[in-house]
Amino acid sequence: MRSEIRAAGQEKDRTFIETARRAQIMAAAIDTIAALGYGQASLSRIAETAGTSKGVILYHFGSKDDLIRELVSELSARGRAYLGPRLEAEPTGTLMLRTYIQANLAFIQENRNHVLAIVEIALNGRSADGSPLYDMSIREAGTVALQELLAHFQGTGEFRDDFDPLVMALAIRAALDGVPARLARDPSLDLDHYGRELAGLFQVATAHGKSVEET
Amino acid sequence: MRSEIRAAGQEKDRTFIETARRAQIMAAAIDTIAALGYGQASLSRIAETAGTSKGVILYHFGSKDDLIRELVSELSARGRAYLGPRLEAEPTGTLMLRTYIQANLAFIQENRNHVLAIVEIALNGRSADGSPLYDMSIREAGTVALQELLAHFQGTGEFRDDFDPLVMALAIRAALDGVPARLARDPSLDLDHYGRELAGLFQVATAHGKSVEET
Amino acid sequence: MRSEIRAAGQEKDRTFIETARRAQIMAAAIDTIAALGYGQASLSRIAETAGTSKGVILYHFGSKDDLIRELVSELSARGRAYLGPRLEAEPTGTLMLRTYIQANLAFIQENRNHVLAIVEIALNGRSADGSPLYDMSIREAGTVALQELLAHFQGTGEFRDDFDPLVMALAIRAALDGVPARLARDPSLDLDHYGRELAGLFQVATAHGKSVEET
Amino acid sequence: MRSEIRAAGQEKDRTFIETARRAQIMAAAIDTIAALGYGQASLSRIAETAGTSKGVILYHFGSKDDLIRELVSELSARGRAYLGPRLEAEPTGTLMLRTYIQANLAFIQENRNHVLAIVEIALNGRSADGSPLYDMSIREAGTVALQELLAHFQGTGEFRDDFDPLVMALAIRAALDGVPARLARDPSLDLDHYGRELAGLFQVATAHGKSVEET
DNA sequence: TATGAATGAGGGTTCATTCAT
DNA sequence: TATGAATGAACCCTCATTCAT
Repeated sequence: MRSEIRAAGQEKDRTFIETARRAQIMAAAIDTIAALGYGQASLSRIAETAGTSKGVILYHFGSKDDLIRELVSELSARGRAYLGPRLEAEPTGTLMLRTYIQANLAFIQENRNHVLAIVEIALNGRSADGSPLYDMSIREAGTVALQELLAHFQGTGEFRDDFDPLVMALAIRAALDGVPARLARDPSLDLDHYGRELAGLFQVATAHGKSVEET
Repeated sequence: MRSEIRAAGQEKDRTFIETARRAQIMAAAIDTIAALGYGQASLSRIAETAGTSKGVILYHFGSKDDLIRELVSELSARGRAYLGPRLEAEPTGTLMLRTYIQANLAFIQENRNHVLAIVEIALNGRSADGSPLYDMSIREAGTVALQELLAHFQGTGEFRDDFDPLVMALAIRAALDGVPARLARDPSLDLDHYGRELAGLFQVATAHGKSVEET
Repeated sequence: MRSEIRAAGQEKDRTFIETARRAQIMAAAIDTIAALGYGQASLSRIAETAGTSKGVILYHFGSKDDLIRELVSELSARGRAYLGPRLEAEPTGTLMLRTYIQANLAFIQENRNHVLAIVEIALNGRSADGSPLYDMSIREAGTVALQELLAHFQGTGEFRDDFDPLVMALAIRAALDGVPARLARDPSLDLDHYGRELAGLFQVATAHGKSVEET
Repeated sequence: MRSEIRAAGQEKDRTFIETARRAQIMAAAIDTIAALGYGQASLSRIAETAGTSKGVILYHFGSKDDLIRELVSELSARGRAYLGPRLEAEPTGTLMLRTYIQANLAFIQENRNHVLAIVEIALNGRSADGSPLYDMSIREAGTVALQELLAHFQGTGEFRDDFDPLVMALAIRAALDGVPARLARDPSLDLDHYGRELAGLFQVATAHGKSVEET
């Protein structure tokens, strides 16, 4: 059995066949969780989707919890890799905010099932002792980073300074985090349009203009 | 066995003692789900909280799924009863929007555990065949009503008309729906402040002023 | 489910039928462990012997470990109740020692399978975390009591005082503890004869007479 | 696959490296069984201790049962080689008995883990069909040899002839066989003292002197 | 000679539910 | 009206073993 915990980046030496199997199993897990929800995604069901048996999964991942944790860490790594460069490329706060929203949605669109699965895990996944399988601090960190971004451009004067950057950050994240579930219910949702509208909404909300009291 | 589904208002003929038992069990279910999450809230655990046995619960509610559905419909009825009058009392769109947001948060604050439980159910509760236990159309209806409210005041000219009322409605609902979970994680969250900020945010976002292109 | 831990003597209020079932299951467990050894005595195997299913056993005992612990505590209570009065009735140290040995063997003979099962448990039974299921302090207490008995009659001058009462106690206990296993291998073992011989052996070993140096 | 059972002395033709591997694995098995008990000593756990994989063990020993049997036969050969010469060197029955007891204890002390492991195996090791892995005839043979020794010196008149040599032999063996387990529980046990006392005990028990009736 | 991969039976346990009382 | 008893499926996981390389 393999799959010990290891520092990010330290790709353990894995056989070609093992890498393939792991990918196959992870894909099956993603699809199963996305389709049935975390609670219904038992090892047997995942194995069935993957066309193998529970034994194989446990051989490669050691335990169900480990498999789940792999899914989470893989996606969050992918997410950071996707978002970071795009954000840094933007010159102004307004553009960064717009990119933040639209890139998040693009990432969701490109990783629908995986994102949906992670949302399921975040909300339902608990190990036997009751501790969450999804490290909430990951999301927390994202919110804090966004909050700091907003605060920074309040400081530079680009954003109006009479809003609480934490509440604004929470509202933005909530609007984004609600998308995967909605997308699952309504696959025809036009994410491009949604993204443009959302970006516009928060651009207006953060930009200078008439203050709240004046409206 | 009793407890068939029935239209709201049609209080079935129930013994006083039965009504009491049902209330007691529902309260236990709410607390258990709020505390441990839906996945960990087994009938035994709920029975333990209620100080009874699984048998009693099943006698009164027929099945676990029915118990859960009762919780949902009870809270949504309470929610509508709470929100409706407060909304109708407001003269302008701007005030209605503010009241909508703040009344929602007030309701959450007054029904913390119940709301938290329903959120757990909405996100995790599925019956054996994988179908959701939470009737999404309830929430959908709420979103649509909000969307129509927004559209109405776009028509009257009170709101700017260059935003998509559906996306705005979704953003508002998302900001509200994310609160219970956050409140569970951080009980010291100041909902009054959050409500005022959020109301301000969406007031700015909906009000006339510089258009998106101009900012 | 019942069977919480409770202080000795506090016979929990049990239905007639539950008491019967518990007895039946415990008997099946004893026979299975005695026949196949602790390691092979799985819940299914015990259930098979009892003519029920694993579910029933777990319903009545909560867990396998609890069932095992019941077996142990029941027998050790029976053992104390058997031995105590017989020992107290004896006037001299020599007679007490003889009675100790022969009563132990009589108890073994009357509770063959149960004793054999407990020996298996004592040697093999460990819970999931590796901690022994058999509280060694029980046996330890027996050895210490025997040691003190020997020391007491060294003090009164009835026994020779040039032997270590601990080692003597260990030797006596070892000779007794080895019997169940041997009995299992050779059911025709004449325990009366064995008891008489053993009592004689340790009578000579403890009695005054030529000292070790003189022999 | 190699490692068929073979008569003692017939050292199969083995590569140097194979011999080393086998020794390494057997050492790991001994340590694991001694530390965790037979029931917890799975192949994986042994492999882990040895720093290899299950596959290697099975390659060298064919099956887990065969590995276990090797451990047993190796130690019993060592035991015989240790005890035999020491016994034959003694001129009288009394000295032989004393040496028998003390040499056994010395051997235990020098081979703690191995002896402990074999005791675990003897008591717990069963193959899948429930049959013991430890060939009881080995121990039986030892007991019989001791019994014959005692009977022999009853014949020569050196020992009193009014004890049953089988029971005496069983008592001696029991006192010795109980030591490893006790040693594991209480590593500070003084085996020298224990040996001297035990030898004295059985010297008195076997020597001429007052008969049982007279004491 | 060695090992990584897979297998399948069996382990103990939790669960919602049914049934007789 | 209530409950204790039982059921059986499903859960995750460990195990010794087999197989192909």
